[in-house]
Formats: sequence, C-alpha cells, structure tokens
Amino acid sequence: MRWQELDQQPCSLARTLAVVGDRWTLLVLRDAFLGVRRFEAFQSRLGVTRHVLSDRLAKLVAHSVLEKRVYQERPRREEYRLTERGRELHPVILHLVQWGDRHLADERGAPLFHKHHQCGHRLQAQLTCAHCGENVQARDVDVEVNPAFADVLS
Amino acid sequence: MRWQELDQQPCSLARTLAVVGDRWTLLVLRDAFLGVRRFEAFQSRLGVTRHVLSDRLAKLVAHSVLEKRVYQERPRREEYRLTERGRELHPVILHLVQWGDRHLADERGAPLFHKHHQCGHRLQAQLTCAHCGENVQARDVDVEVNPAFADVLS
DNA sequence: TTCATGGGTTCCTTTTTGGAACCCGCAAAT
DNA sequence: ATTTGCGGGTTCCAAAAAGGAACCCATGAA
Repeated sequence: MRWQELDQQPCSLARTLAVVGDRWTLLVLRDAFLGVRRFEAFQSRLGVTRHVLSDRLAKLVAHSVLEKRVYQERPRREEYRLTERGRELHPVILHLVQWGDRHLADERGAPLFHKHHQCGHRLQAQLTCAHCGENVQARDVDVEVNPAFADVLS
Repeated sequence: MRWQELDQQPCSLARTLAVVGDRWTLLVLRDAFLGVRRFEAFQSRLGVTRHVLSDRLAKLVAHSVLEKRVYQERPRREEYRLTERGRELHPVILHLVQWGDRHLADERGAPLFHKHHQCGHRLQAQLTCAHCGENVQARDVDVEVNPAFADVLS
C-alpha cells in the first residue's frame, strides 16, 4: 500500500495519520501550541526545509487543523493559528511528550515542565473515560467492529 | 535538520517521534494493541512492504516498545509483544483514533467502537490531571523551561 | 522430492526529503 | 533612485526513504 492511500482506509488511526502522521507535522503542531504562528518562526525553530514546511502548513490548513489569518496588509502578511479541531490534538502531543519525558530524558530531566494551571502541580496526564471518570488502561478497552464495516473488517 | 538528528533535540516530543514518528510505526502499534503479534500478520494487515516492516519492528524492539519472544522451537519462531513501555503509548493512539472518528469519518461513523469495559459505555477519552482529577484543555497548561536547559531553549 | 510456512533480505524503481538559491511585494534607509 | 531587509514563499538538484517483486533459509508435511 502506498502512504497516500491511507486516508481511504476504514481505520480512524490511518485517516488521522494521513493528516498529521508524516515527518514534521506533529512538531509543527507542538510549536503552534507553544504560540508560534509565523512561517519564519516555524522554519527557524524546527530547522525543517522551507518547501516541506510550506507543504505541511498547506495540508494542515486544508484539513482545518490550522487556519491562515491576515495580520497585516501592505505588505500582506498571514499567520497560522490553531483551530478548535487543531486544539483537539493537544492530548496526543501531551501524551507523546510525557512518554518522552519518562523514557528518553537524560539526567537533567524533561526539557519543559508542564503545569496544570488550575491546581498548580506538575501535570501528569492520564486518559479517563468521560462517562464514568475512571482512569482507562489499554486492557480496559473492548474493541468491536461497527456492523456497517463488517464486510471489510474481518 | 535531518530527521535522524531528532533524537538529540532537547524536546521530548522530538525524541519520542524519533522512535514512533515515522511512517507506519503507529499503525504497527495499533495492530499490536489489537492483539497482532506475528510478522506475517502485521504485513498482510497493513500492506506495508516487508523490509520497511522489518526495520520498524527492529527499531521498536531496540527502544523496548516491543519485545521479541520465542513461541516455538524447531523451527524457531518469534513474535512481537508490547512491553509496559509500549502499553504506555495507548493513550496516544486512542486520542488519534478519537480525532479521526470525530473529524474524518463518513456517514457510517467510526469503523471500530471502543467501549470502556468497567462502565460499559462507548469510550469518550479525555485527558485529566492525575493530581486533581480535572479535565485538562490546552489553555490550562503552563509551560516552563527546565532551568537545566535554559541555555539552549530560548 | 516437492510444497508450504514464518520471518526475513536483496535489488531496483519511484517518492520524499534535504540544502541551497532565487523570487516577489513592500517599506525604510542611503 | 537604488539598495537593503523582511515575510513568505517557489525552484532545482542531490540524497535518503519507501514501494514492489523476487529470492533465501530452516523445518515439517504431502
């Protein structure tokens, strides 16, 4: 299978990765969550080549993860901002960061500290069920095939 | 910057993506969470080419996300199983899947239903703070630079 | 003796990246 | 009036990664 056909797969992970799953895209979003908005700023912070950045930003805009907004006319300048859809990806990034903090840090510890504003403590992210509020582990999740896809999914 | 230098960046997201952020790796983990363990099974389910799969599995084993276990001697056969480290990536995958379910599904809805075993409801994942138990949104997180990295991080 | 199975490796072609240079509209400086 | 600088790109070519198909090896079954 080619990577571009991924968005037609009957799998939400594959479809999501077709949007954010290529090299650099999640790093672009990390910077967006840190407040970066301009092409030049993304480029110099990430060290990604300009045409790859250009391509990734356009793709994120096409999928409404970012939106382009004019912040100055004459000369016209535009910046990239997270949309609500984009903000919904924050848990993904936080969990990836937390995994790196735990397993890939050196003796100095995590490069960035994340604090929960409301309670003031270092954020320790956990996934909970919005219905019952309990912490959810991998083994607590039962997966069923949607009957509408029964023909294509074993 | 080249992609291989990512793991030396002072950023836990970059380092984590150096492990799981390339094409196919998260799809391999999706299948691992669904119970797939064998090379042939990954290969036929994913449609990825064999040498890419071989490379990804080896990388995941090198980073202790998966482990190789002999399940048969004569002829010797090995399978790949998630480690505890690997299981800690489950929230990442669940949130990516949920994002796809919400924003990229067609009229049939999500291909797979995820149910919370304990409460029996469709799982709606949310990220909460393990300290206070509250739901955490992007704007609720304050980021600070670890002083040990003050020289390299603006 | 041939075939099938699981788990790969090799070889070659096509796509994607990396790197550097160049372009365009505009404003400020010389 | 010409040059310089900034923001936001595009173009070109070389290098790296992925796709596709064939091949390999140990073993047990037909």
